[in-house]
Amino acid sequence: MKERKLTKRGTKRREQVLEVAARLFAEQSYHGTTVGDVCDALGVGKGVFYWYFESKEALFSELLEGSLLQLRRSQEEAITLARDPVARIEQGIRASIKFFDDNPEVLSLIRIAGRYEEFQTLVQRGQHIVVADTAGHIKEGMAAGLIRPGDPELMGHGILGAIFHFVEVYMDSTNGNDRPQLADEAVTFCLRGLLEVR
Amino acid sequence: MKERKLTKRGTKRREQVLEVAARLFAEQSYHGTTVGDVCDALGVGKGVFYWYFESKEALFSELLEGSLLQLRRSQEEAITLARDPVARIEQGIRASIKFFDDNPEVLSLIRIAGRYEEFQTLVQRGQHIVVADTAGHIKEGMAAGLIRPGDPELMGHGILGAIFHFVEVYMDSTNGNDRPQLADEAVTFCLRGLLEVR
Amino acid sequence: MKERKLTKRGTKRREQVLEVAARLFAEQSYHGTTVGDVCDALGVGKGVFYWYFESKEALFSELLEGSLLQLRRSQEEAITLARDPVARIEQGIRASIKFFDDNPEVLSLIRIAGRYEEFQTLVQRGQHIVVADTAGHIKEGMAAGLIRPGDPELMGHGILGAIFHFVEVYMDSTNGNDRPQLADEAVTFCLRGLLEVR
Amino acid sequence: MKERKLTKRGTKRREQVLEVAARLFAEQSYHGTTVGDVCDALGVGKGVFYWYFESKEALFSELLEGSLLQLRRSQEEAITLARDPVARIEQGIRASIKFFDDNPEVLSLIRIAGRYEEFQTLVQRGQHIVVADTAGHIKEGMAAGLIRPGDPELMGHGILGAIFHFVEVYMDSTNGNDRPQLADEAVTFCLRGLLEVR
DNA sequence: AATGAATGAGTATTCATTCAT
DNA sequence: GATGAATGAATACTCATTCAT
Repeated sequence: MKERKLTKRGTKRREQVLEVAARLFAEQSYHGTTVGDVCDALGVGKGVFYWYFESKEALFSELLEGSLLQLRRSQEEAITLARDPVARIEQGIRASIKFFDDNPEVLSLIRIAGRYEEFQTLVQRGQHIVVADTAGHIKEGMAAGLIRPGDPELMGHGILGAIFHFVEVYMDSTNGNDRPQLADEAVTFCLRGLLEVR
Repeated sequence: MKERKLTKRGTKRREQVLEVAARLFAEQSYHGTTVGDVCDALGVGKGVFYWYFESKEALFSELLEGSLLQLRRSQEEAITLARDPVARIEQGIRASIKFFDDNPEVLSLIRIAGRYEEFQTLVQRGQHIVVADTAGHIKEGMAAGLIRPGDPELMGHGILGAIFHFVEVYMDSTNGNDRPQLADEAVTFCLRGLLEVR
Repeated sequence: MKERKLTKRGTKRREQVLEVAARLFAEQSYHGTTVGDVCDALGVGKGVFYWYFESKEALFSELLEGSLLQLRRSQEEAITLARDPVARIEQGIRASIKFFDDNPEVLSLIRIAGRYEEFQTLVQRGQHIVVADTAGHIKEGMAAGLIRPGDPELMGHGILGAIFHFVEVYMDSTNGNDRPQLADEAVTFCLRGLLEVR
Repeated sequence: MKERKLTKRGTKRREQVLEVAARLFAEQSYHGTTVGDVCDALGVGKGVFYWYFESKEALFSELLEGSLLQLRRSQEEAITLARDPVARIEQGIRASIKFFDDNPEVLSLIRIAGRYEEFQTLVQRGQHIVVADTAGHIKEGMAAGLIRPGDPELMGHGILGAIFHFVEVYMDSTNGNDRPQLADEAVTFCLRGLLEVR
């Protein structure tokens, strides 16, 4: 597809498509959402879709990349405030949970992407970045004697997995008002595990 | 579907179909695997599939339910040996990791199922059972002063999420020889978190 | 198919198949009834069907021909008693209605057959015989000055059509106790039409 | 199905599909005509069919309902001219025969529909309306002393059945030039029956 | 920019029939 | 005689994508 130069109106349209598509993908999964669904929801013909996007896959990729980027940004922002590596990890966890709470469709998008080979690379790359980040903090923490020895990468994955699962459960079951408690629990679980202080 | 009386040959065929389908689903996802693929892989006509299974969906469900049952069983087995609730949690974690290591396609199956509305109930039910189980041990641990106070359900989910993520990463990247280390790390992460002993 | 020499047991089986098939065809139409349905209803394997019948089509044809033959016979029987041609027509009508009342599935069979090219010849042949028969009586009646002039064939078809429709309506709506009235009405309609005696 | 806004071209296509389908159904029955047949006959892809119709069944229903409506209209038109109830019945009969003569595929459609459970309701409803109409005229005729006493509904069914049968026989066997005679015979049969004036 | 129309390969599923045991 | 297993062509329907206007 040739790069289109979009008018102001065109840019708006493009964003409408992204928005609607994100919602539908989150509600009905990737294969469950047809290009027709997206166009119908917008009340436009199918030509519109292919005017702005090369393919359904390209649209989804763009959506996913954008979401991951946003997530990453909100984590970075939260971290800058804390100097202590453990505090940075904590703030990262809290920021992630808040982000998923504010942008619930992103969670769906990531979950969906994880299932389709076409998008796994994208997700894995995103995960990798987050884990590497976290692992960095963990290493610092180890060096400072704050964090027990272990494989920092694996620990990073543990955090990521726990958060995802926490958030998923929490999004399904609650109506948004016990968010702080969830974040506290997540932080405690990741930092201190299950055991009573010894 | 009419319950079929299967001969020895029939029982064998049925199992072949299950086996091949499990492999293909794991390799190519649910929608990515066609009934035709399964039959071709077995070198039989399409009728064979529908002789033994009511539908593609029914086959997948059966596969999934069987897998979850097996997983559950291996956990239960492992647990009976340990009397202390914390030990039971540890053994459960180790058993799960070993199970996914021995039956890698089960992980794929579960992941796939999580994406399709048709199967989510099944997965959620399975998860629920595991989490409830774990939460029980956690409660006992709390009562015994071994485990810090908190919401046992949430903690259970944290464990499940961490394990899944560990396993997934580990299955993709390693070739099976650092399994023990992974289990150790998982156990430590879940029980003691990241922090240095305080 | 080679002509089979059937044992006593075999003959019985064959008749069971015919019987069950007739019922199912009447209930679910021709295409709506599968060979599998027939076998399942009998609790036998599919081989049985093809042991006794060359094909589904052949079975249906046999069923239909048998039914038409029976119908014809019951008409002939009824007629022998009446000498007057008008009385013969009347008895024929009454016999037909009684026959369909006693063998409701035959009506279905005929209706079904009428829709499928494969069987239309058979039905038409059957109809033709009945109409020709009736037309014969009508001609005699005309010669005797009992019946108004007209095309005997067309009149015969009128009778047949009216009866079929009467019976069909009657089979659907009533529970079998106003049969005599129906026959009376049919006879009157066919013989005297709608008009008041002039 | 989403209501489609059709352009002039689209409206035309839609009608082409209806037309071709009507012809093929009449020639090959419902199950005997595949969606592919219809599309091939038009020289278009299968998508076209599903662009304009929700399903094969929906198309057939639309065809049938339209046909029955037309039939009904032509009957009503014919009737308005005649004031005497017997004349109204006569005109109704003549109009029906003319209609089937002008639109032979309608007869096929009705016959076909009668065989498939999916469409029986539609046909029965149509029949019911016609019979009720006729029964109304019959009742008036009885009140006026023009028609002999009897069950008006049954008489109505007799007329309908006779006409259908007349028409069916006539469509198969003749080449269209003895139409008037057929109508005369039908009218006479229904009004005066077979017997000589007494 | 946008629309409705058209494409056509692909999917799950059915079923009459045949076959090995 | 009878069974369960196997075949495979056929069917309705879907949907990402392209095209004419």
